[in-house]
Amino acid sequence: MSRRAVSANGRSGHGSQGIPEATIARLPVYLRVLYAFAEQDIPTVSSEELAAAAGVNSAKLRKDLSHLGSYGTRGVGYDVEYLVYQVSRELGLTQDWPVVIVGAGNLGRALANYGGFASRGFRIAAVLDSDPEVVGTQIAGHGVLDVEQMEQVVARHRVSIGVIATPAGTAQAVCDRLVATGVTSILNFAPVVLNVPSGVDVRKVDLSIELQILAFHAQRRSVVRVPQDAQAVGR
Amino acid sequence: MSRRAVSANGRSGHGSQGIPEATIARLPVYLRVLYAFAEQDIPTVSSEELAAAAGVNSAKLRKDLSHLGSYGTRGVGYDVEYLVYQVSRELGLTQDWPVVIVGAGNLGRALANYGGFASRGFRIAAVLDSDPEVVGTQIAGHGVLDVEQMEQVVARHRVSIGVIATPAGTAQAVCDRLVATGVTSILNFAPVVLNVPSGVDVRKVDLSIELQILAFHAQRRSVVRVPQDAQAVGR
DNA sequence: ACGCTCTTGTGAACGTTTGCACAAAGTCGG
DNA sequence: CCGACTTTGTGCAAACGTTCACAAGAGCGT
Ligand SMILES: NC(=O)c1ccc[n+]([C@@H]2O[C@H](COP(=O)([O-])OP(=O)(O)OC[C@H]3O[C@@H](n4cnc5c(N)ncnc54)[C@H](O)[C@@H]3O)[C@@H](O)[C@H]2O)c1
Ligand SMILES: NC(=O)c1ccc[n+]([C@@H]2O[C@H](COP(=O)([O-])OP(=O)(O)OC[C@H]3O[C@@H](n4cnc5c(N)ncnc54)[C@H](O)[C@@H]3O)[C@@H](O)[C@H]2O)c1
Repeated sequence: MSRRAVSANGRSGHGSQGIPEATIARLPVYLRVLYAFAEQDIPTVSSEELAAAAGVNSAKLRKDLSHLGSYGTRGVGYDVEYLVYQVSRELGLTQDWPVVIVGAGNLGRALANYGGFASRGFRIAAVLDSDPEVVGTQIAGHGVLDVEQMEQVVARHRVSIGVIATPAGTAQAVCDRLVATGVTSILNFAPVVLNVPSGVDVRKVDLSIELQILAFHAQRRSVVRVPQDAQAVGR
Repeated sequence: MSRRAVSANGRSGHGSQGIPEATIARLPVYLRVLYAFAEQDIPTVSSEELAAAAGVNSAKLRKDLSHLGSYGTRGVGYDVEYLVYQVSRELGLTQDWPVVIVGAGNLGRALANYGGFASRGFRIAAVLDSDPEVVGTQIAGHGVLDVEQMEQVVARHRVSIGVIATPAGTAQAVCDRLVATGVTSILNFAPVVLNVPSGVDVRKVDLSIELQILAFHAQRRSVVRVPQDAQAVGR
């Protein structure tokens, strides 16, 4: 991404333009940890404490937060409540994001039942399926609608985020249809590489890939043969 | 990406050492695409074709594969079957990986029912839960065992991979116990940062984080794209 | 055998991310 | 108001990752 543009920013206004992708991916973790501190009525945290709770290096955390602006107080730390607000705002969580889930199988049902889903501004607008046996059943307080109603649901609720939890074989078709109806952010659980036009954002969650990565490291460990716990390289 | 607590620089003479983490994360994708080619009885693929199917740049793909060795033929491409074998071997998929799933709730059941699970060398050794109501029920051909039997199950099946699908509150305790029984690879679905000793590899899958990243980009798009509406971005 | 075509494998340039180290900026007790 | 102390914010260098671009190698037709 091109940062480095003339920083003719009208002062501290770090626009949401130049935040590194790696930082974005960590902000939700910080946010979660911040909520935990807030629940314990802790008013301020240092970068060291926050970083420890989030499992990252404190310099990295400070640099990450510095991209949002200068919200800390030297000698003191960060105000938890204020930082929660700033991070939320940066991530776009101060608004409501209606989500449509396509595929009400094992995974789709688990997702719909997932409490943490609705907790942070994400609201299930509808759960869709194509199976007549499934359509009409009740899941987590939502009646499963026919996938044929996708266009209406997306339009009526102004859905911009779609979750694909259908079998791999139909995922691309579902994706195309979501895109055609105006959905521009897609979270894909099916084990396929989705093809989308530019301007559409796809993220994938893939259990199988994660397991394979774990297997690689597990194998390496066993092959390399650690005689005793000599290699203390831990991050 | 989650932490990798194993050797930051484990190259000490062994040939195929030092494969970049980013490459490892892509190998499973290549493998999946390769299987798709194999099923169509396509004997060879060029890096260009493979890369397109995997959704990456072809130079990147070639460099990734070059880390495993020189398995292509100039002017021709890669032999699909041979490459499947080489990638599988590199990932450690030529052996069987018994997996224990802890937590037989909505998500745990979906995972246990997931077909693609067993398909690539991963075998569910047991599904564990602590709820007496759940223990004893049948899920995907597995009787749910009491979590108290973790030690026996792990020992008997030589489990080295554990999947945590319990509520966030108990995830750390479950993790500690898994580690104590000798599990060194953990896939965590609970929305918490797990603390593990070095030598243990943790990866996390976090729906909520993925949604928040999507929300960030969606917000950016909508802010950037609407010229007439309020530009309340830079305060 | 030769030249043509195709495609790999990789050196080098470029971009991104990380972590250190420290000045700057704040708090606090006296 | 000062000096001791704490902690942020960031310049910088190194590590890591991506992409370009092309020489070298392989197959094929003649
Ligand atoms: N279950 C898991 O833990 C898990 C893990 C990783 C990945 N996945 C992937 O997630 C996807 C769903 O898994 P699952 O276990 O829920 O499968 P499932 O078969 O239980 O459910 C799939 C559902 O999608 C519906 N469907 C099929 N085609 C459709 C279409 N065109 N439009 C709308 N709905 C349609 C089916 O009727 C069914 O209800 C699969 O691609 C699977 O590989 C699942
Ligand atoms: N369901 C989803 O789609 C989803 C998505 C993302 C993350 N998650 C996370 O995955 C986890 C599980 O979600 P879920 O929807 O399946 O929850 P759930 O409440 O349906 O299931 C949790 C299960 O864990 C069992 N359990 C609790 N403590 C245990 C212990 N100490 N040992 C063994 N088992 C124990 C419970 O008895 C229950 O059966 C949660 O942390 C959730 O935040 C779920």
